Amino acid sequence: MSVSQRSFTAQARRAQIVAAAMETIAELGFSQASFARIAERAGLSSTRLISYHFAGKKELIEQIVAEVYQEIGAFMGERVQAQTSATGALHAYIESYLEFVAEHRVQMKALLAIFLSGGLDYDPADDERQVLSPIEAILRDGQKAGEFRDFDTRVLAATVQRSLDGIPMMLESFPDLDLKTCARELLTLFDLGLGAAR
Amino acid sequence: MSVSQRSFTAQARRAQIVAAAMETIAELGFSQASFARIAERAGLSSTRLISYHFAGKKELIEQIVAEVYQEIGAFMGERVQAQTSATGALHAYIESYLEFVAEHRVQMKALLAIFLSGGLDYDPADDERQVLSPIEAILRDGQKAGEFRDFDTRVLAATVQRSLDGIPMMLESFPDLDLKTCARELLTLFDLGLGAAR
Amino acid sequence: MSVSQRSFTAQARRAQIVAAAMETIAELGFSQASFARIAERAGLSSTRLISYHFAGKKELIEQIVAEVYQEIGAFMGERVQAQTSATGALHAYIESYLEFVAEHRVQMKALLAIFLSGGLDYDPADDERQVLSPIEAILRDGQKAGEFRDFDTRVLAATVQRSLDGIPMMLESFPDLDLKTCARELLTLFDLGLGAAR
Amino acid sequence: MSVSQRSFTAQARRAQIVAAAMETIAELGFSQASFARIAERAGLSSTRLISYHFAGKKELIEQIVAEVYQEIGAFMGERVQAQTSATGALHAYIESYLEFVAEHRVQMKALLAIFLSGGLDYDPADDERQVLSPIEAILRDGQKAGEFRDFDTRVLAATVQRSLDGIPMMLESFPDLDLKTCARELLTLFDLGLGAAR
DNA sequence: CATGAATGAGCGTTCATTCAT
DNA sequence: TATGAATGAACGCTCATTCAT
Repeated sequence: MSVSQRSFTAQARRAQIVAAAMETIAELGFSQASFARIAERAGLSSTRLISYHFAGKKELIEQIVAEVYQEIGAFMGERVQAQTSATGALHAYIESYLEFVAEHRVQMKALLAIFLSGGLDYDPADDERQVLSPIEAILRDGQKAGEFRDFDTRVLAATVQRSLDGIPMMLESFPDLDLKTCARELLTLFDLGLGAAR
Repeated sequence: MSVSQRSFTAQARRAQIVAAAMETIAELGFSQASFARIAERAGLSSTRLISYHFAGKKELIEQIVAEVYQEIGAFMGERVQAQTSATGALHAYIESYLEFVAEHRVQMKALLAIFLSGGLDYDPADDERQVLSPIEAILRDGQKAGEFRDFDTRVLAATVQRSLDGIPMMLESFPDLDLKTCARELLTLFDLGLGAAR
Repeated sequence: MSVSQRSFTAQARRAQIVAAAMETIAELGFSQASFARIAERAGLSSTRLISYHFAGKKELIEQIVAEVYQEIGAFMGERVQAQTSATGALHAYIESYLEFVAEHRVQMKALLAIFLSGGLDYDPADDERQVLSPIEAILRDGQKAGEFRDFDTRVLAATVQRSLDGIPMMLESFPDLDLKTCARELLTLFDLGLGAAR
Repeated sequence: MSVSQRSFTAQARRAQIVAAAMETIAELGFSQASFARIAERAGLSSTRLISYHFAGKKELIEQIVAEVYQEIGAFMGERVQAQTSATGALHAYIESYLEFVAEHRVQMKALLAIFLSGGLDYDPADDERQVLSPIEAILRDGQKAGEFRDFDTRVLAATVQRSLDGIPMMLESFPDLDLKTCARELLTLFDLGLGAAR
């Protein structure tokens, strides 16, 4: 698929609309993010422009999801793959995720709202399996290398991911919370909890 | 307003509507849970009966939340308070939560959908602070008693809770997953990760 | 199915809306007969009232068709069944159809517009088979009784029906046309064209 | 405006668009035949090309009608004018019409859909008067020549035409129907029904 | 305690068309 | 000759809620 299927201006407009949609969803919630409100935030003359550039609301939402996924995947992938040990990879995973989240609050909030709105016909379970697999791979590698003890990699992969997913919400509940503290505590927890017995 | 303000039949109607609303939200998602669909499921002739018994949609939703909270609080409180050690309390907390979740799928799914719909004007952070406080108390007690090592109780209370929150979702992603396995893995993780150094 | 499923007032409203819809379609054409224009003609405060009383536009249209069918069926059936000969039945069929059409211009125009709008998902062929069958029965009876010559009953049933269907349109093209003349000419044509050779 | 006002390429584009519009109307119905769908079928990148080549939707539709009329007129005219008797002309009229219809299903279907859509502001009565006049002329000639009995030429011209118009629809209702049978039955009917008494 | 009727606001979407190259 | 971008209007429909008994 060629990247230049769409003209430059069209791509710019789409990006502008996607950004406005993200902000609207993050700020007002999924159910309040109508085309009208998105258009207003984007400074468009009418909602018609959204319909013009996207096949429907579904496509717009999917584009938001795809964009965030692509960003976070690139950011974390780079950092995780630079590691040589499973322990290092797990640390990099946790730290890079937290770093990304800290710097992309709006995107993460929008993503969360979309996932849990039930508005998509996509299968969240499928998504979960996909998201979990990289951590599970790290954990399995660590077990093979003798870095981690024996445990159910699936359950603990989910536990690691949930611990991270919860951070954005916690940051809102306790705004004075320090991200570095979070990172340190999580690393220690999993070092102790997953590490090979000494 | 005292409970006896409402007649018996009125209370029964309210309970019926709340139950139908829960099922609808759990099955179709929050955004699809209109009065029309709730009334249909409850077998009511018109949505008017919902408006009659509840001040508005907000009150209906709040009633759902309150009911689930009351149930889960009673169930877990009984089991946690029977414990004498912090470690025992944490185990009881985790195990009783998982047990409740397993037996109240619909309620938990509805609750989750409500929390993340953004449709409520209530503060999820406030809720988080409230939910977390019992675990935080357990953790603090354990540190005082020398059962747990030193750590940020707030961050780890959240981590424990998130690990549990994630279980229902994981059960849907991996239907063959065993709840007992989950419980065992989580207990081991937190025993190792939070326990006092030996 | 009980007739009192719907309240009296609701039935009256539905009838009022159906009538307004018929007039609108007859006057402006199917494509121009929006809920807005129908509501305006019916003197309703908003289109919402139409949506309230009908499940959708489809149901409204189907109701129009059903009502006209029921009326015309009752009117013609009574007259045709009173006949004892096939020739008499054919005459009654033609004359009663023309009489009905003359007195129900709006309904017939609306019906025609609906059928040919393509807006219905129903099968016009199916409808044709259904409409044609009573004439075909008359023709077959006439052949058996020796009143009619031998011919393909299907083709000629269609020809009879088409001759009649065309009358409303012709009345619009030539407003000075006399219905009695039409009836006389058609009766003669089919008497000569279908009658047993002498 | 002379035909050579438009360049060759422009004429080709117009023809392509007209063809696509015909097919779209025939297949999806008049109401579904939007510029968007016509452009899609024609393989055009945007509806803009239609607006560019036609002053508006009205002109496009009129062009379709004009084209079909011209085709059918040429085809039938040639065959009818080759006849020397009124009876022969009537036979040629019926037979050539049926032949044309059989070979131009799409065009006839589109034409029918257009006429009965009500979307045109043109007067279908006017059209009727125009279409009927050649048959009426044949019938009048036949009366003068003593080939036909005395009858109202207007009413019977319409009857003949309706009998023919109905054939395409009947072919869809009864796909196993033979066109030759139709032709034979209609010729016999009108020979017997219109012929001079013996 | 219950209900049928009605309502205004808003939804996402589609329409033919125009602007500016 | 062609095209991408943009547009206001209208569409059918759903929403939670209120009125009047």
